Amino acid sequence: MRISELSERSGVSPASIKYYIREGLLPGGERTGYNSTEYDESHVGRLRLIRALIDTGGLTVAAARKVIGAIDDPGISLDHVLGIAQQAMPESAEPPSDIALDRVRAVMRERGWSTVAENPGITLAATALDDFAATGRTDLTALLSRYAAAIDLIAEADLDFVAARGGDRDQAAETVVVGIALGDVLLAGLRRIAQESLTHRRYRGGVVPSDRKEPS
Amino acid sequence: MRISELSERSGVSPASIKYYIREGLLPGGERTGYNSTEYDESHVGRLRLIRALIDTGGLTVAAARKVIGAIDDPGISLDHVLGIAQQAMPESAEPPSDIALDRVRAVMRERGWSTVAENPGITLAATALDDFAATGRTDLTALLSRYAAAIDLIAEADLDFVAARGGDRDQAAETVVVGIALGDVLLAGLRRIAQESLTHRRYRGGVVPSDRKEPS
DNA sequence: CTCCTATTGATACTCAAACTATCGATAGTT
DNA sequence: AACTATCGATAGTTTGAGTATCAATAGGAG
Repeated sequence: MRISELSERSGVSPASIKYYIREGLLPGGERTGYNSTEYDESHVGRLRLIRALIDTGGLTVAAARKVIGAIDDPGISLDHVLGIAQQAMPESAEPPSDIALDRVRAVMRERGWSTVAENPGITLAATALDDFAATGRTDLTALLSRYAAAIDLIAEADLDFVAARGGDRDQAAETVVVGIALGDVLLAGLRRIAQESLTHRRYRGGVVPSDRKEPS
Repeated sequence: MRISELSERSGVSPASIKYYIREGLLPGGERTGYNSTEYDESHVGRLRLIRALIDTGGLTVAAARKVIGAIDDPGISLDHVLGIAQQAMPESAEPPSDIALDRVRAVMRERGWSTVAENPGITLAATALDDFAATGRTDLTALLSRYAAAIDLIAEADLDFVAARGGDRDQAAETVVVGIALGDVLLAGLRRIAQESLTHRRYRGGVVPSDRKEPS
């Protein structure tokens, strides 16, 4: 198919398709002449992946290029794909404090988790703890433990999901990448729902009155 | 204190402080003359909150203004603050498909969750499901159920956390806001840790060999 | 065979977000 | 009296993510 058809099928403008090819997110089509190039189904699928990562997953184009590169490189093993995908997710600039790091390590011990030292989740979690602390909140220990317990269930579900889909390495790699990026979003969405629902259940008509003001 | 001291105490440049005041994220200090304005502790705390929301929570300046406005408006009840904070989080442009929405509603029924129709988590979760589907993954039902079960635990922990801190409305409102934004990040971090840890445990030396390629 | 439309890669332009720098006026400090 | 810091206003910068324009040209409609 030509670029105009690819554009229609994927919902991405021709100009953006060219841009993604320039940036190395999308492989170019097969040139069949000076002014004609053939694209196929794989390009449609890849474009959908790109948009999911960028639009919903919140990745930058540069980050998306990285993880897509990892999917495509057959020399990178599945758990390295996991690592690369994890590292590509939005990260913090400032390194976290040692206190926060210790707290994260404590909860890891509590749950029997062990990772390589540079797991980006560790700094990410520690940075969040620092920010909680900087805005005056303390006593996070209980919260952190309960979060970790719930996350254990989630990670088990994640692994089962990847395992269940089996398929070849490329498919599995894509599932890992999509699962990390979109899983975060899915979980955030469910958390909003549950928070509102449980709030209503707990405080129905009670502690929190005032239903006159509209939330904009 | 003057702006230079506020800058040092908070780690935010004077120019950025002025910018935040212009944008309505930070209340201006008390003017004490043509070229002197007094800032106090509350400005330091507010700046820390702003940086946490923007840098770690990933909010835009506009979104941060919204939630901070909700904290400051005493006419807005606590659970409306929750709603506003939820709505300020990064959202998707395209509305999700009805199929995805039905799936989300099904899991809500399963868990006994109920919310107002416009809960932003619903569209967020449904959008993520659509993207999963668009990139070829199906059979999400099992994953979704397990996620929801774990999220129930998390949301319970969230509410306990807010309740435990008690304090006045303003404090509680700030806790709600910080908790939503930073909680997502904290959970994402823990998930990365658990994913890596469980992957190693499951596939130790097995399914996934190849440790020659470095993840850059 | 000839005009028309689509396509190509390259380059340049646009747009928004989030700062950052400059400026003239001025006021307290030495 | 000179110096330095501050004020608000306005203008400029930087980065990310596309869009738009362009000359060359090839394949199809008539």
